[in-house]
Amino acid sequence: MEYRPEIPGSQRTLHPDDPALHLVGDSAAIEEVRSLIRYAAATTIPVMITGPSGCGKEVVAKSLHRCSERAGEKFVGVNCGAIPRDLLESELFGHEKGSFTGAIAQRIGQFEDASKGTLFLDEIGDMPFDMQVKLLRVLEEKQIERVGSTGAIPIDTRIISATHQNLDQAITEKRFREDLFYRLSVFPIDIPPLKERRDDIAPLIHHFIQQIGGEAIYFTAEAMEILENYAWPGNARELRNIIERAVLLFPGMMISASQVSTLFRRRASNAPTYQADSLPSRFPGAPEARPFMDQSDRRGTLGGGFDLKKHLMQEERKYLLSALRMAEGVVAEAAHLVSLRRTTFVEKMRRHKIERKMALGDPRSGLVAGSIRSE
Amino acid sequence: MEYRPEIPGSQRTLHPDDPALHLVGDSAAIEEVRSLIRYAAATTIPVMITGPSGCGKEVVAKSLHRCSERAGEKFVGVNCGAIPRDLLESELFGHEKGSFTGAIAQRIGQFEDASKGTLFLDEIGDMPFDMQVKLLRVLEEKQIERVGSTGAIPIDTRIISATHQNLDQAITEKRFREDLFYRLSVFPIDIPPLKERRDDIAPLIHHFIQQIGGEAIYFTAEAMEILENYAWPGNARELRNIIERAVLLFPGMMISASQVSTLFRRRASNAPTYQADSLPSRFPGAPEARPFMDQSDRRGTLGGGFDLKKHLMQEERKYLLSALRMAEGVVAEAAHLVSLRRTTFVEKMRRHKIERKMALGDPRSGLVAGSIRSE
DNA sequence: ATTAGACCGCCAATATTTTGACGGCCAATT
DNA sequence: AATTGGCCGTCAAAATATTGGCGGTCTAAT
Repeated sequence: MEYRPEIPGSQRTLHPDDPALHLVGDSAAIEEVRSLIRYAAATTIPVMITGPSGCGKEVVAKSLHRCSERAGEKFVGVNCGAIPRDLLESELFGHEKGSFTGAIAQRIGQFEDASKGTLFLDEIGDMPFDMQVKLLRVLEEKQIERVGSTGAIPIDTRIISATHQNLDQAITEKRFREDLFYRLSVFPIDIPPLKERRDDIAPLIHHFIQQIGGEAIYFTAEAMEILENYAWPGNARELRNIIERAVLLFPGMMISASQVSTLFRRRASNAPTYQADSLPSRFPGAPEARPFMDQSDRRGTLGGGFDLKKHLMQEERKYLLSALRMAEGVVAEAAHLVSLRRTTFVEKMRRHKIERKMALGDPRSGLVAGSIRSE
Repeated sequence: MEYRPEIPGSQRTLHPDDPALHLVGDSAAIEEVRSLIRYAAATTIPVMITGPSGCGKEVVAKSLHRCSERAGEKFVGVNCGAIPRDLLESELFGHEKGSFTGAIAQRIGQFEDASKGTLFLDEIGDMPFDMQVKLLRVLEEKQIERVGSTGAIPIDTRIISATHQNLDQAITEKRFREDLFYRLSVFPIDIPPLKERRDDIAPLIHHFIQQIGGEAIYFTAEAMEILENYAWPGNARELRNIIERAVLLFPGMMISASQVSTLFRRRASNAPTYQADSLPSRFPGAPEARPFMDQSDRRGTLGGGFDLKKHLMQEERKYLLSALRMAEGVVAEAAHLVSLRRTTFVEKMRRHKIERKMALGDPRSGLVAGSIRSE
């Protein structure tokens, strides 16, 4: 059994250690994105990534970068929407010392910084109209001028841009230059919103749990169902937030459906969850009626939908049943298995309405775990 | 955001709906097997699958069949080791009516049955030596003769064989014909034992849980660790058995490390787990000493390693902490969240040595789950 | 500075759970 | 047929948990 054949031509060509594969998810959409990334990575044509907020456009951009020949070079990201309009030019192209108030020293722009590498222009749709012109010229001339400088510097930067806006519309509304659009969007990659690729949700959750670290968390089937069917208006970013929250709140725990819903609910910061009935505690009518209990103690099942006592009961029940099954119906042994005294076990059985026969599923069932005979 | 580009040449060539991909696992070994399957599936050369018992040789064979052009045709499996020696010939080649005692009617052999399709000869290493000769002739002549018949029937059957034996050794010991071996093993596929591809264990577990159906089960990280580090002498088959057992014993539950170990332990069918000390209950020395309690009640932590009470306490503790964190340290609200009265909650906190401040991890933490602003 | 509301901890009364001990049943042995 | 060993179910007493109330602290508004 030691001969491992060498089959010619069956080399590992299908799964090179391809960074595009590091994208999380198996949905058709993600597979498509992977294909597109592989394709685009072999070139240096400008790529535009579109998709709603938080769906991971930057992740895709980075993946593309790492798939490309420039993987060893820098990947520089600029959020065109986040940078104040008057700083953007200097941010992108740099400036010479003293070129404007506050320009204390010379500064290298991101274009230059990313030379030989990849420049990621995020939220390109938010770029001011006049900057669009300058950007276009840079792209066409393949060289930049620092602000306040006269000399041009040739650049060799791969451009990936991204936006969550509908640029078609922006163009119609004259907020975005059509010529720039065509320059940037030679190779478009669209990422559908998370809700259109439900298959990715489970893998993403798994990924985020790993990534966040700390004690792992688990979701029941129903909990997963909720997560998979939520609309995720904030896409992967929102999902990550929820998972972060879950890891924080329920470390090492199995998270149930009802708990998932509390993950979505924001704690009503001050005003407690009380129903609108707490006011007339000393109201004329029926003054002594209610026994005036501590207002903070309010009973009833009106909890966060979660009932600890009930949960513990269920948990106990499950274990009693399991133990009984393991012991094949022998109460004394079942009790022993869960470190209870027999009588206690019996009591609990009565309370839970568990009968011995409930454990005796199939007396046959030749489940002999350890004994493996030759095939 | 509606433009989904059509990129020429980026067609889905990488992931055809390839049945080889249905093999479970991502280990290098399984990937290798997948490659070999794809390669072999394009041909009709004889494939021999080797690997230890229970590692899924038949699964691989079926996958290969379904990858091949014969996917639409029959896949017939014969366990050469399981069929009594004198029936094997008739089983494989069929017989004519009355050709031997008991041959009441004519019977089509598996070779014929699998014509145009694939014949899977499992445990070929156990085939009687004289049958090996007959098999070899059939393979060379590409035609069979039913037992008791004179006419030959041409066949077009793809042969996949498998064995867990070391055929090299069998050949040395003259138990297996070398010429037949070379005939069958033109394209060998070896499947390493499960313990050498730990990476596959988790996917396999997942797969089996799905396949078995019923309420899902979950494993804690430590439980998974045990499962992943067990030696699995029975390979995938044993793993499946254990998972079946687990699904039966712990439906819908999170399975802990200690419970996993009980999965491996076989219930000592009759002789109960007791220590060897139950006999001298009325022994001369110290006759009244021990309070003579119900023998079946034996206390102490000597359970199956699992302590239900402790477990429930831990469970409670986890939820108390979670609730307190959710309520950002406000006990009354935390109590409310788990449907307990505040005072009860406080009591429990005291018992569990939980303090309010333990919940106040970081008062900052702008975890605003729902609010997703534009990127 | 006072007041009101939201919370907290502690306590005695009440409710539930766990324990130990018994007596009975059943099947295998003597 | 009687005995033994292994189990089962029930009961009263002891151990624990939960409840309702109260008095007090702290903060924010009056």
